[in-house]
Amino acid sequence: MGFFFEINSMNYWIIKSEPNKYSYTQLEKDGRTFWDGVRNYQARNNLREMKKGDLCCYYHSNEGKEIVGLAKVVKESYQDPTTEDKNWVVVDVEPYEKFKSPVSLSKMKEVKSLENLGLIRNGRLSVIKITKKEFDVILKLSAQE
DNA sequence: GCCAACGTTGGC
DNA sequence: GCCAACGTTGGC
Repeated sequence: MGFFFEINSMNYWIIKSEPNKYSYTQLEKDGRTFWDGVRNYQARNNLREMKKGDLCCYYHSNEGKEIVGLAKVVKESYQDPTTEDKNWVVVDVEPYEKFKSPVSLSKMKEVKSLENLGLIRNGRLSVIKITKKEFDVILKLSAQE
């Protein structure tokens, strides 16, 4: 029964990183990392809401401007170890799946069903909640050439 | 490098 | 509690 609860409570996210700071390739090399450096309350609240097993679209900002793959939340939020400030938290993520074809921002802007995507509506937020529908559309795009 | 969009800070 | 000033992010 808990099984169904897990499925229903699952959330989907977009997390952003500049590839020259921490790329998806680096995450694959490391095998696991804590998602630090979030200093925005809205993004922080999203981090707190993340549950183990949630999937995150990994977006490369500035360079690439595309979602390159998926990461999985493997540990829920805890104090950001890089600061004493109790306001900030991290989660642990692992690489989950690298996309065959990355999904570019320009592509997503073209897609009608993604017009309300948080990434497009508020480009500055670094941790974005998305719907299952949006997630599915992105996955579909990643399977295309 | 520019600038729009947004968040934060601090004076009143 | 308002709002001007400032800082940051990130697309272009």
